[in-house]
Amino acid sequence: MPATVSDCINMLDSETKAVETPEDHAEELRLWLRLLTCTTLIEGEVRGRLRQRFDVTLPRFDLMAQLDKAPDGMTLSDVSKRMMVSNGNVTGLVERLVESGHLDRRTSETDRRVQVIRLTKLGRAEFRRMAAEHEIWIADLFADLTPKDVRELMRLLAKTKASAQKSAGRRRA
Amino acid sequence: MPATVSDCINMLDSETKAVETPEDHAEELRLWLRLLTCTTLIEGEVRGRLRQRFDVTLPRFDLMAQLDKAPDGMTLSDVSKRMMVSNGNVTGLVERLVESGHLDRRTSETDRRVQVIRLTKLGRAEFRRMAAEHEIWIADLFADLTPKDVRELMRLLAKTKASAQKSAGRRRA
DNA sequence: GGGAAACATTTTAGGCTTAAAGCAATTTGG
DNA sequence: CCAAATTGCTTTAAGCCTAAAATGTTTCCC
Repeated sequence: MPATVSDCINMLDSETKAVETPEDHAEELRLWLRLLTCTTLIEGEVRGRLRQRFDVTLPRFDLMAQLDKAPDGMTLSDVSKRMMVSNGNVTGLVERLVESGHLDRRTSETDRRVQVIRLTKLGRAEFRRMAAEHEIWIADLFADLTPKDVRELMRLLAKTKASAQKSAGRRRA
Repeated sequence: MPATVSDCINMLDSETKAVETPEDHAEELRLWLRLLTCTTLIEGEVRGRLRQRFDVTLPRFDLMAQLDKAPDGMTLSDVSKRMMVSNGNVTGLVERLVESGHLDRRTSETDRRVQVIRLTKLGRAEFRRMAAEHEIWIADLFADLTPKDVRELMRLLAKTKASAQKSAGRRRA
Protein backbone atom coordinates (compact mmCIF):
# COMPACT_ATOMS: atom_id res chain seq x y z
CA MET A 1 0.00 0.00 0.00
CA PRO A 2 1.51 3.38 -0.97
CA ALA A 3 2.35 5.49 2.05
CA THR A 4 2.47 8.95 0.57
CA VAL A 5 1.08 11.00 -2.30
CA SER A 6 4.51 10.98 -3.85
CA ASP A 7 4.51 7.17 -3.79
CA CYS A 8 1.24 7.21 -5.71
CA ILE A 9 2.63 9.58 -8.29
CA ASN A 10 5.65 7.35 -8.71
CA MET A 11 3.43 4.33 -9.26
CA LEU A 12 1.37 6.16 -11.85
CA ASP A 13 4.54 7.25 -13.54
CA SER A 14 5.88 3.77 -13.79
CA GLU A 15 2.65 2.38 -15.20
CA THR A 16 2.17 4.99 -17.87
CA LYS A 17 5.78 5.64 -18.55
CA ALA A 18 5.59 4.28 -22.09
CA VAL A 19 3.05 6.89 -23.06
CA GLU A 20 4.33 9.88 -21.12
CA THR A 21 8.05 9.34 -21.59
CA PRO A 22 8.35 7.27 -24.72
CA GLU A 23 10.83 4.56 -23.92
CA ASP A 24 13.52 3.23 -26.11
CA HIS A 25 12.20 0.05 -27.70
CA ALA A 26 14.94 -0.10 -30.27
CA GLU A 27 16.44 -3.25 -28.78
CA GLU A 28 13.20 -5.21 -29.00
CA LEU A 29 12.69 -3.97 -32.53
CA ARG A 30 16.16 -5.12 -33.54
CA LEU A 31 15.53 -8.46 -31.89
CA TRP A 32 12.30 -8.89 -33.82
CA LEU A 33 14.01 -8.07 -37.11
CA ARG A 34 16.80 -10.51 -36.40
CA LEU A 35 14.32 -13.24 -35.47
CA LEU A 36 12.47 -12.60 -38.70
CA THR A 37 15.66 -12.62 -40.73
CA CYS A 38 16.76 -15.97 -39.31
CA THR A 39 13.42 -17.56 -39.98
CA THR A 40 13.10 -16.15 -43.49
CA LEU A 41 16.62 -17.27 -44.33
CA ILE A 42 16.12 -20.83 -43.13
CA GLU A 43 12.61 -21.09 -44.50
CA GLY A 44 13.76 -19.96 -47.93
CA GLU A 45 16.58 -22.45 -47.89
CA VAL A 46 14.30 -25.32 -46.92
CA ARG A 47 11.70 -24.28 -49.47
CA GLY A 48 14.29 -24.26 -52.24
CA ARG A 49 15.73 -27.64 -51.30
CA LEU A 50 12.29 -29.24 -51.10
CA ARG A 51 11.44 -27.89 -54.51
CA GLN A 52 14.72 -28.95 -56.13
CA ARG A 53 15.02 -32.38 -54.54
CA PHE A 54 11.39 -33.43 -54.36
CA ASP A 55 9.39 -30.91 -56.36
CA VAL A 56 7.18 -30.27 -53.36
CA THR A 57 6.17 -27.02 -51.71
CA LEU A 58 6.87 -26.18 -48.08
CA PRO A 59 3.19 -25.88 -47.07
CA ARG A 60 2.49 -29.33 -48.52
CA PHE A 61 5.46 -30.75 -46.62
CA ASP A 62 4.32 -29.07 -43.40
CA LEU A 63 0.83 -30.45 -43.74
CA MET A 64 2.12 -33.96 -44.35
CA ALA A 65 4.40 -33.59 -41.32
CA GLN A 66 1.38 -32.88 -39.14
CA LEU A 67 -0.44 -35.92 -40.48
CA ASP A 68 2.56 -38.18 -40.08
CA LYS A 69 2.35 -37.59 -36.34
CA ALA A 70 -1.35 -38.51 -36.30
CA PRO A 71 -1.86 -42.05 -37.62
CA ASP A 72 -5.59 -41.84 -36.89
CA GLY A 73 -5.94 -38.69 -38.94
CA MET A 74 -6.85 -35.15 -38.05
CA THR A 75 -9.73 -32.83 -38.71
CA LEU A 76 -9.17 -29.79 -40.85
CA SER A 77 -9.61 -27.56 -37.81
CA ASP A 78 -6.89 -29.42 -35.96
CA VAL A 79 -4.54 -29.01 -38.86
CA SER A 80 -5.40 -25.34 -39.19
CA LYS A 81 -4.65 -24.70 -35.50
CA ARG A 82 -1.43 -26.68 -35.54
CA MET A 83 -0.14 -25.03 -38.67
CA MET A 84 -1.34 -21.62 -37.50
CA VAL A 85 -2.98 -20.84 -40.81
CA SER A 86 -6.55 -19.98 -41.78
CA ASN A 87 -9.23 -22.58 -42.38
CA GLY A 88 -9.66 -21.66 -46.00
CA ASN A 89 -5.98 -22.14 -46.54
CA VAL A 90 -6.15 -25.73 -45.33
CA THR A 91 -9.14 -26.45 -47.53
CA GLY A 92 -7.16 -25.63 -50.66
CA LEU A 93 -4.00 -27.35 -49.54
CA VAL A 94 -5.87 -30.55 -48.74
CA GLU A 95 -7.73 -30.39 -52.02
CA ARG A 96 -4.47 -30.44 -53.97
CA LEU A 97 -2.91 -33.18 -51.84
CA VAL A 98 -5.96 -35.40 -52.20
CA GLU A 99 -5.86 -34.77 -55.94
CA SER A 100 -2.21 -35.87 -56.09
CA GLY A 101 -2.96 -39.02 -54.10
CA HIS A 102 -1.06 -38.13 -50.95
CA LEU A 103 -4.05 -37.65 -48.72
CA ASP A 104 -7.23 -39.49 -47.95
CA ARG A 105 -10.23 -37.47 -46.89
CA ARG A 106 -13.52 -38.68 -45.47
CA THR A 107 -16.46 -37.24 -43.63
CA SER A 108 -16.68 -38.24 -39.99
CA GLU A 109 -19.28 -40.91 -39.21
CA THR A 110 -20.37 -39.20 -36.02
CA ASP A 111 -20.35 -35.57 -37.12
CA ARG A 112 -21.09 -34.75 -40.69
CA ARG A 113 -19.49 -31.30 -40.40
CA VAL A 114 -16.09 -32.82 -39.81
CA GLN A 115 -13.63 -33.94 -42.46
CA VAL A 116 -10.93 -36.37 -41.33
CA ILE A 117 -7.75 -36.50 -43.38
CA ARG A 118 -4.96 -39.08 -43.34
CA LEU A 119 -1.79 -39.75 -45.27
CA THR A 120 -2.24 -42.41 -47.92
CA LYS A 121 0.37 -45.13 -48.24
CA LEU A 122 1.98 -43.14 -51.02
CA GLY A 123 1.79 -39.95 -48.99
CA ARG A 124 3.42 -41.53 -45.97
CA ALA A 125 6.18 -43.15 -47.99
CA GLU A 126 7.01 -39.95 -49.81
CA PHE A 127 6.90 -37.92 -46.63
CA ARG A 128 9.25 -40.25 -44.78
CA ARG A 129 11.68 -40.08 -47.64
CA MET A 130 11.60 -36.29 -47.64
CA ALA A 131 11.66 -35.97 -43.87
CA ALA A 132 14.86 -37.97 -43.60
CA GLU A 133 16.71 -35.51 -45.81
CA HIS A 134 14.96 -32.54 -44.32
CA GLU A 135 16.29 -33.45 -40.91
CA ILE A 136 19.84 -33.42 -42.24
CA TRP A 137 19.33 -30.03 -43.88
CA ILE A 138 18.11 -28.56 -40.61
CA ALA A 139 21.01 -30.05 -38.68
CA ASP A 140 23.38 -28.55 -41.21
CA LEU A 141 21.73 -25.14 -41.11
CA PHE A 142 22.19 -25.07 -37.32
CA ALA A 143 25.55 -26.81 -37.43
CA ASP A 144 27.59 -24.03 -35.83
CA LEU A 145 25.47 -23.94 -32.70
CA THR A 146 26.80 -25.90 -29.74
CA PRO A 147 24.42 -28.15 -27.81
CA LYS A 148 24.48 -25.49 -25.13
CA ASP A 149 23.51 -22.82 -27.65
CA VAL A 150 20.61 -24.98 -28.78
CA ARG A 151 19.38 -25.51 -25.23
CA GLU A 152 19.68 -21.83 -24.46
CA LEU A 153 17.85 -20.82 -27.61
CA MET A 154 15.09 -23.31 -26.86
CA ARG A 155 14.69 -21.79 -23.42
CA LEU A 156 14.67 -18.19 -24.62
CA LEU A 157 12.31 -18.90 -27.49
CA ALA A 158 9.93 -20.67 -25.15
CA LYS A 159 9.96 -17.55 -23.01
CA THR A 160 9.45 -15.40 -26.10
CA LYS A 161 6.51 -17.51 -27.23
CA ALA A 162 4.89 -17.25 -23.82
CA SER A 163 5.40 -13.50 -23.75
CA ALA A 164 3.93 -13.04 -27.21
CA GLN A 165 0.94 -15.25 -26.40
CA LYS A 166 0.28 -13.23 -23.29
CA SER A 167 0.45 -10.00 -25.25
CA ALA A 168 -1.85 -11.37 -27.95
CA GLY A 169 -4.26 -12.45 -25.24
CA ARG A 170 -4.21 -8.99 -23.68
CA ARG A 171 -5.26 -7.48 -26.99
CA ARG A 172 -8.10 -9.89 -27.63
CA ALA A 173 -9.40 -9.44 -24.09
CA MET B 1 44.39 -35.29 -53.24
CA PRO B 2 43.78 -38.53 -51.29
CA ALA B 3 46.88 -40.72 -51.13
CA THR B 4 45.38 -44.13 -50.47
CA VAL B 5 42.24 -46.11 -50.98
CA SER B 6 41.63 -45.96 -47.26
CA ASP B 7 41.86 -42.16 -47.38
CA CYS B 8 39.18 -42.19 -50.01
CA ILE B 9 36.98 -44.39 -47.92
CA ASN B 10 37.48 -42.14 -44.92
CA MET B 11 36.52 -39.12 -46.98
CA LEU B 12 33.44 -40.89 -48.19
CA ASP B 13 32.64 -41.87 -44.66
CA SER B 14 32.91 -38.37 -43.30
CA GLU B 15 30.84 -36.96 -46.10
CA THR B 16 28.04 -39.47 -45.78
CA LYS B 17 28.22 -39.96 -42.06
CA ALA B 18 24.71 -38.72 -41.48
CA VAL B 19 23.40 -41.40 -43.80
CA GLU B 20 25.49 -44.30 -42.59
CA THR B 21 25.25 -43.62 -38.88
CA PRO B 22 22.08 -41.61 -38.61
CA GLU B 23 22.70 -39.05 -35.90
CA ASP B 24 20.13 -37.63 -33.60
CA HIS B 25 19.05 -34.30 -35.05
CA ALA B 26 15.84 -34.13 -33.09
CA GLU B 27 17.04 -31.19 -31.00
CA GLU B 28 17.81 -29.04 -34.01
CA LEU B 29 14.48 -29.96 -35.53
CA ARG B 30 12.66 -28.95 -32.38
CA LEU B 31 14.61 -25.71 -32.28
CA TRP B 32 13.64 -24.92 -35.85
CA LEU B 33 9.97 -25.59 -35.15
CA ARG B 34 10.06 -23.38 -32.10
CA LEU B 35 11.78 -20.60 -34.01
CA LEU B 36 9.14 -20.87 -36.70
CA THR B 37 6.32 -20.87 -34.17
CA CYS B 38 7.61 -17.72 -32.49
CA THR B 39 7.97 -15.88 -35.75
CA THR B 40 4.60 -16.99 -37.09
CA LEU B 41 2.91 -16.02 -33.86
CA ILE B 42 4.41 -12.54 -33.73
CA GLU B 43 4.06 -11.96 -37.44
CA GLY B 44 0.38 -12.88 -37.36
CA GLU B 45 -0.20 -10.58 -34.44
CA VAL B 46 1.54 -7.67 -36.13
CA ARG B 47 -0.28 -8.36 -39.39
CA GLY B 48 -3.63 -8.30 -37.65
CA ARG B 49 -2.93 -5.12 -35.74
CA LEU B 50 -1.70 -3.32 -38.86
CA ARG B 51 -4.84 -4.31 -40.69
CA GLN B 52 -7.21 -3.36 -37.88
CA ARG B 53 -5.56 -0.08 -36.89
CA PHE B 54 -4.33 1.17 -40.24
CA ASP B 55 -5.86 -1.04 -42.89
CA VAL B 56 -2.42 -1.79 -44.29
CA THR B 57 -0.76 -5.09 -45.08
CA LEU B 58 2.49 -6.26 -43.50
CA PRO B 59 4.44 -6.41 -46.79
CA ARG B 60 3.45 -2.82 -47.57
CA PHE B 61 4.56 -1.75 -44.10
CA ASP B 62 7.85 -3.60 -44.46
CA LEU B 63 8.56 -1.99 -47.80
CA MET B 64 7.83 1.46 -46.43
CA ALA B 65 10.10 0.70 -43.46
CA GLN B 66 12.97 0.02 -45.83
CA LEU B 67 12.37 3.27 -47.68
CA ASP B 68 12.07 5.29 -44.51
CA LYS B 69 15.68 4.41 -43.75
CA ALA B 70 16.79 5.55 -47.21
CA PRO B 71 15.88 9.21 -47.78
CA ASP B 72 17.59 9.18 -51.15
CA GLY B 73 15.54 6.24 -52.34
CA MET B 74 16.42 2.69 -53.24
CA THR B 75 16.45 0.62 -56.38
CA LEU B 76 14.02 -2.27 -56.67
CA SER B 77 16.91 -4.71 -56.46
CA ASP B 78 18.08 -3.18 -53.19
CA VAL B 79 14.61 -3.49 -51.76
CA SER B 80 14.31 -7.06 -52.97
CA LYS B 81 17.60 -8.05 -51.32
CA ARG B 82 16.82 -6.26 -48.06
CA MET B 83 13.34 -7.74 -47.81
CA MET B 84 14.60 -11.15 -48.91
CA VAL B 85 11.83 -11.57 -51.45
CA SER B 86 11.83 -12.12 -55.20
CA ASN B 87 12.13 -9.31 -57.72
CA GLY B 88 8.71 -9.92 -59.15
CA ASN B 89 7.22 -9.60 -55.72
CA VAL B 90 8.65 -6.12 -55.28
CA THR B 91 7.40 -5.05 -58.70
CA GLY B 92 3.81 -5.75 -57.71
CA LEU B 93 4.13 -4.31 -54.23
CA VAL B 94 5.60 -1.07 -55.55
CA GLU B 95 2.94 -0.85 -58.23
CA ARG B 96 0.20 -0.85 -55.63
CA LEU B 97 1.97 1.60 -53.34
CA VAL B 98 2.60 4.04 -56.18
CA GLU B 99 -1.05 3.71 -57.13
CA SER B 100 -2.13 4.59 -53.58
CA GLY B 101 0.16 7.61 -53.50
CA HIS B 102 2.63 6.34 -50.90
CA LEU B 103 5.59 5.88 -53.23
CA ASP B 104 7.29 7.85 -55.92
CA ARG B 105 9.04 5.95 -58.67
CA ARG B 106 11.39 7.23 -61.35
CA THR B 107 13.87 5.80 -63.82
CA SER B 108 17.49 6.48 -62.97
CA GLU B 109 19.21 9.19 -65.03
CA THR B 110 22.43 7.26 -65.32
CA ASP B 111 21.14 3.73 -65.92
CA ARG B 112 17.87 3.33 -67.67
CA ARG B 113 17.38 -0.18 -66.36
CA VAL B 114 17.14 1.07 -62.80
CA GLN B 115 13.99 2.24 -61.04
CA VAL B 116 14.48 4.41 -57.95
CA ILE B 117 11.63 4.53 -55.45
CA ARG B 118 11.06 6.90 -52.54
CA LEU B 119 8.37 7.54 -49.96
CA THR B 120 6.12 10.45 -50.87
CA LYS B 121 5.26 13.02 -48.23
CA LEU B 122 2.04 11.14 -47.60
CA GLY B 123 3.85 7.82 -47.49
CA ARG B 124 6.41 9.06 -45.00
CA ALA B 125 3.79 10.67 -42.76
CA GLU B 126 1.63 7.56 -42.72
CA PHE B 127 4.59 5.29 -42.14
CA ARG B 128 5.87 7.32 -39.19
CA ARG B 129 2.43 7.24 -37.62
CA MET B 130 2.23 3.46 -38.01
CA ALA B 131 5.83 2.85 -36.97
CA ALA B 132 5.33 4.64 -33.66
CA GLU B 133 2.54 2.25 -32.69
CA HIS B 134 4.27 -0.73 -34.21
CA GLU B 135 7.25 -0.17 -31.94
CA ILE B 136 5.02 -0.31 -28.89
CA TRP B 137 3.37 -3.53 -30.08
CA ILE B 138 6.74 -5.16 -30.50
CA ALA B 139 7.91 -4.01 -27.09
CA ASP B 140 4.73 -5.45 -25.62
CA LEU B 141 5.09 -8.77 -27.43
CA PHE B 142 8.59 -9.16 -25.99
CA ALA B 143 7.69 -7.61 -22.64
CA ASP B 144 8.50 -10.64 -20.49
CA LEU B 145 12.08 -10.85 -21.70
CA THR B 146 14.67 -9.20 -19.48
CA PRO B 147 17.31 -6.97 -21.07
CA LYS B 148 19.71 -9.83 -20.52
CA ASP B 149 17.38 -12.24 -22.34
CA VAL B 150 17.22 -9.83 -25.24
CA ARG B 151 21.00 -9.49 -25.43
CA GLU B 152 21.43 -13.25 -25.25
CA LEU B 153 18.83 -13.89 -27.93
CA MET B 154 20.46 -11.31 -30.16
CA ARG B 155 23.77 -13.06 -29.75
CA LEU B 156 22.42 -16.55 -30.40
CA LEU B 157 20.34 -15.47 -33.36
CA ALA B 158 23.34 -13.76 -34.88
CA LYS B 159 25.20 -17.03 -34.54
CA THR B 160 22.25 -18.90 -36.03
CA LYS B 161 22.08 -16.54 -38.98
CA ALA B 162 25.78 -16.96 -39.65
CA SER B 163 25.49 -20.74 -39.43
CA ALA B 164 22.53 -20.82 -41.81
CA GLN B 165 24.24 -18.52 -44.29
CA LYS B 166 27.30 -20.72 -44.26
CA SER B 167 25.18 -23.80 -44.88
CA ALA B 168 23.28 -22.08 -47.68
CA GLY B 169 26.60 -21.08 -49.23
CA ARG B 170 27.87 -24.66 -49.04
CA ARG B 171 24.86 -25.82 -51.02
CA ARG B 172 25.12 -23.21 -53.74
CA ALA B 173 28.85 -23.87 -54.10
C1' DG C 1 -39.40 -30.09 -30.01
C1' DG C 2 -37.56 -25.92 -31.76
C1' DG C 3 -35.04 -21.70 -32.17
C1' DA C 4 -30.55 -19.71 -31.15
C1' DA C 5 -25.86 -20.20 -30.70
C1' DA C 6 -21.76 -22.56 -31.76
C1' DC C 7 -19.05 -25.12 -34.84
C1' DA C 8 -16.55 -27.11 -39.12
C1' DT C 9 -15.84 -26.24 -43.43
C1' DT C 10 -16.09 -23.91 -47.96
C1' DT C 11 -16.39 -20.00 -50.82
C1' DT C 12 -15.05 -15.44 -52.30
C1' DA C 13 -12.27 -11.53 -53.32
C1' DG C 14 -8.13 -9.71 -53.05
C1' DG C 15 -3.44 -9.66 -52.22
C1' DC C 16 1.19 -11.99 -51.62
C1' DT C 17 4.87 -15.00 -53.31
C1' DT C 18 7.73 -17.73 -56.03
C1' DA C 19 10.38 -19.66 -60.04
C1' DA C 20 11.16 -19.20 -64.54
C1' DA C 21 11.08 -16.92 -68.84
C1' DG C 22 11.50 -12.65 -71.29
C1' DC C 23 13.11 -7.90 -72.40
C1' DA C 24 15.98 -4.02 -72.45
C1' DA C 25 20.22 -1.70 -70.99
C1' DT C 26 24.85 -2.02 -69.57
C1' DT C 27 29.32 -4.08 -68.91
C1' DT C 28 32.98 -7.10 -70.19
C1' DG C 29 36.52 -9.44 -72.79
C1' DG C 30 38.39 -10.46 -76.93
C1' DC D 1 34.22 -2.19 -81.52
C1' DC D 2 31.15 -5.74 -80.94
C1' DA D 3 29.35 -10.10 -79.40
C1' DA D 4 28.49 -12.34 -75.12
C1' DA D 5 27.50 -12.20 -70.47
C1' DT D 6 25.45 -9.72 -66.86
C1' DT D 7 22.21 -6.84 -64.70
C1' DG D 8 17.62 -4.73 -63.45
C1' DC D 9 13.19 -5.23 -63.98
C1' DT D 10 8.67 -7.16 -65.59
C1' DT D 11 5.68 -10.79 -66.93
C1' DT D 12 3.60 -15.25 -66.43
C1' DA D 13 1.61 -19.27 -64.36
C1' DA D 14 0.75 -21.45 -60.41
C1' DG D 15 0.14 -21.73 -55.80
C1' DC D 16 -0.24 -19.76 -51.05
C1' DC D 17 -2.75 -16.98 -47.69
C1' DT D 18 -6.02 -14.09 -45.34
C1' DA D 19 -10.44 -12.06 -43.69
C1' DA D 20 -15.07 -12.22 -44.17
C1' DA D 21 -19.31 -14.09 -45.67
C1' DA D 22 -21.91 -18.19 -46.67
C1' DT D 23 -23.45 -23.08 -45.89
C1' DG D 24 -24.60 -26.94 -43.56
C1' DT D 25 -24.51 -29.43 -38.97
C1' DT D 26 -24.72 -30.02 -34.22
C1' DT D 27 -25.47 -28.56 -29.55
C1' DC D 28 -27.70 -25.96 -26.04
C1' DC D 29 -31.33 -24.64 -23.53
C1' DC D 30 -35.93 -23.40 -22.72
